[in-house]
Amino acid sequence: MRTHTCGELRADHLGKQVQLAGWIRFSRDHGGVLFFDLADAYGTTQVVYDPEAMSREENRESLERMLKSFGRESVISVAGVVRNRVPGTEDPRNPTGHLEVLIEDAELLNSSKPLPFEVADQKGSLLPSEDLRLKYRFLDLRRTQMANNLRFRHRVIAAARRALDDQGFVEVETPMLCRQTPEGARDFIVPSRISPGTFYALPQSPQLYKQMLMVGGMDKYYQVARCFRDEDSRSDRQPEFTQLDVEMSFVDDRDVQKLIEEVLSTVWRSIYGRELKTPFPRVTFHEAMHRYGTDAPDIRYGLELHDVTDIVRGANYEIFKRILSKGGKVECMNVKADLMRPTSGDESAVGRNEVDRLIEWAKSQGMGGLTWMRMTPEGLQSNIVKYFPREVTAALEKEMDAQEGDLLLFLAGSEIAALKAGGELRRKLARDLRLTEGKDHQFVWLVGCPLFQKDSVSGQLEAFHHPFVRPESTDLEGCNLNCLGGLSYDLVLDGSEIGSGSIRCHDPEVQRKVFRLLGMSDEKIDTDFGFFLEALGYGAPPHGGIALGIDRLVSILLGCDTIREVIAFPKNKKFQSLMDGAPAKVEETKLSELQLLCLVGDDEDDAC
RNA sequence: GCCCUGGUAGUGUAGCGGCCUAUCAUGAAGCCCUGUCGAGGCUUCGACUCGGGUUCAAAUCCCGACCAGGGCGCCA
Repeated sequence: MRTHTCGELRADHLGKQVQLAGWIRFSRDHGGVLFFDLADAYGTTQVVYDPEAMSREENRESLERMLKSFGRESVISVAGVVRNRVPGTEDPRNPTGHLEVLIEDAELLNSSKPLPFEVADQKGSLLPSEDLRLKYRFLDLRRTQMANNLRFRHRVIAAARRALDDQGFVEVETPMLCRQTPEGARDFIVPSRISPGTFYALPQSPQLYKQMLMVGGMDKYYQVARCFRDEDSRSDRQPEFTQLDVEMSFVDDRDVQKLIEEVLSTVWRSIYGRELKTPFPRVTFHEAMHRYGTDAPDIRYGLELHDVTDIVRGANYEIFKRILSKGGKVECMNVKADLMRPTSGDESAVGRNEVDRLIEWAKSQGMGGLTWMRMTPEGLQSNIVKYFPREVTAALEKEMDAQEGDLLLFLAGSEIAALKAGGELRRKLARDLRLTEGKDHQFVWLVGCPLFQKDSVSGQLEAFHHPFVRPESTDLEGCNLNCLGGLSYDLVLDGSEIGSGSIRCHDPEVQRKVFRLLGMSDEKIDTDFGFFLEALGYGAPPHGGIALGIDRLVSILLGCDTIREVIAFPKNKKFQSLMDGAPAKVEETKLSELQLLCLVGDDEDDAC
C-alpha cells in the first residue's frame, strides 16, 4: 500500500517513483496547484498536484475533482515522483521539507467526518477540554504531543527491560484474578460464575506473587505490571496503573537500590544520551519531615524548615505563646532575598501584598495563619516584631542566617501540622518563584521509615508501607514499636514518590508477629495469609524488591501535569472511560448467571 | 463525604447588570486564486449547561442541580 512512510523521504529518493499513505493534515488550494501535508506516525511529507505537470489529459479532470474533495484527516494514498521543491520554498522545520511528491495518482482510502476538535498542531491553538479529548481519544492520539508521549513512555520501559534483562532478571506474569487482600486500598471485585457467591479481586500489586516467586527460587523477577486500586482519583492516580515491579533474593536494601540506579541510568543513557549521577542521595524519613516537611522531598531548592520553638519561647507574642503552651512547635523558613527577584524585575517578588496572600493561603491550609519578618539593616522587622525581645530576634537571625532582604516565615501549630504546612509552603513558593525551572531531575532515596504508624482515629497500629516489610530488629517484644524502623526505601523524584520497596520478612514467625501487631487475630491471619506463611515456612530465601510507578515517572520526565497525558486510554476523575462508556450496566441475565442482584434500579432514584 | 475552580457557536475564547440581534480566532459549507506550508481573499452557518430567584432589565448578580478539573479524607 506504500513504498515509504511520510517521514522517510530524503535527497537520495529524488526522482524515484513512490507511493505514500497517510492522513491529510492540511491542504492548500491555490486555484490550480494543490498542496497536501500528508502525515503518518513517522512524519509529514508535502504532496503536490500540479495540473501543468499532468501528462495523461484524460485522468486530469477526475483526479483534480477527487483531490479537491478531500477533507481534513481523510486517509489517502498517492503515487508519484519525488522531486525537489521550487528553490526558496523549502521548509527547514521538516526533515522532508526540501522535497515533495508530485501526485500522479491518488486514492481515497477512507474519508473523515468533520473533526470535533483540531488534530493538527497549529500555532496558538489551545487544547480542547479534557473530557472531549478523552471521548475522542483516538483523535487525540493522532496529535504529535500525545504520540510523542506514548513513544517516550515506550522507550523508558524498553530501556528498563533491557537493563533488567542484562542483569539476568526474568519477566514473569502473575495473575490478574486474585484473592482479596484484607488491608490496603479498596479492591476491584470480580464475581466467579463457577463458584457462585465468591469473588476474585484485581491485584493492587503483584506483591504476594512476587514473594512466592522468590520462595520458588526464581531469584530475579520483574514485571511491567498493571495494578488496580479502587480509591479516589488524583492527577497522579488512576484506578489502573503500571508498575515496574522487581523482586530479588539474597539481597540487602543497598543491592536493590543499586539495581534501580542502574536501571534508571540505562533509561537516562537511552533517552537523554547522558549519564545519570549515582548513587542517589539518601535522606532519612526523620530528616525529610524536619527539613522539608514531607516524606517526598524535592531537594533541588533550599527553603528548608528550622525548628525555632526554643528560640521563640522567649517572645511575648500571644499566638506563639498559646501554641507553645499546648506543646506545639514553631517552624521557620528563610526565603532568601535572591530567590525573590530573579524573574519579575525590580522590586521584591514577595512584597507585603504577596505576604498577605501567603497568610490567606496558610489559613486555607488549615493553619491559624502565618507570621513573617523581613531582615533589614536594623535587624528583623515586621508588624509583630515588637513582641520579640532583641535577644530573641538576634537568635533568630543567627539560626536562620538572615541577611538583608531575606523574608522569614513562621508556621506554628502541632509539630506535624507545622511541618506539613511548611512542606506545602515550600512547594508553593517553589512553584510561585519558579525555583525548579531549568534544574535537572533529582532522585532521592527516602530511608529509615518507621515500620508502623498509629491510626489517627482508632489508635491501632497500621503498617507504614505494607505488612511485609522486614523490621530493623526482629525483637518485636523488646522495643518501642512507635520508633521501630523497617528495611524499606522509597524512591522520590522531584518531590514525588515514584517507587517504594523493602526487604521482606522471610521468616514466617517474624511475619506472623507483624500481622499480630497490626491487630489481626491468628484466625484472620490463617484465613487471609495462611498460604503465604505456609510458603515462607518452606525455606523462603531472604529477599526484597521494589516497584516503580511508570506513569508517574514518565509524566514527571515529560513535565506533564497529569499521568493521563502518558496513558493511552485513561479514565476521568469518576473512573469512567468517556470513549467506550465504561463502566456500564450489564444485562439482567448476565447478573443471574453470576448469582448477583443489583440493588440499583434503572432509575437512579431507586438506589437504596 | 467535604472544600476550591470552571462551564458562552463543532473547538478555543471576549463580554461579567442596559451599549448583546453576544467579540475574535479556528472550523464547516461555498466562491476566487498556479508555489504554498497555520497559505491568502470574500460570503454564509453556528453558542450564553439546566432550573429557580433578584431586577424595569440577567450571559452577567444570588440559590440549587448537573458536568468537568484540582485538592482534603482515602490511597497497606
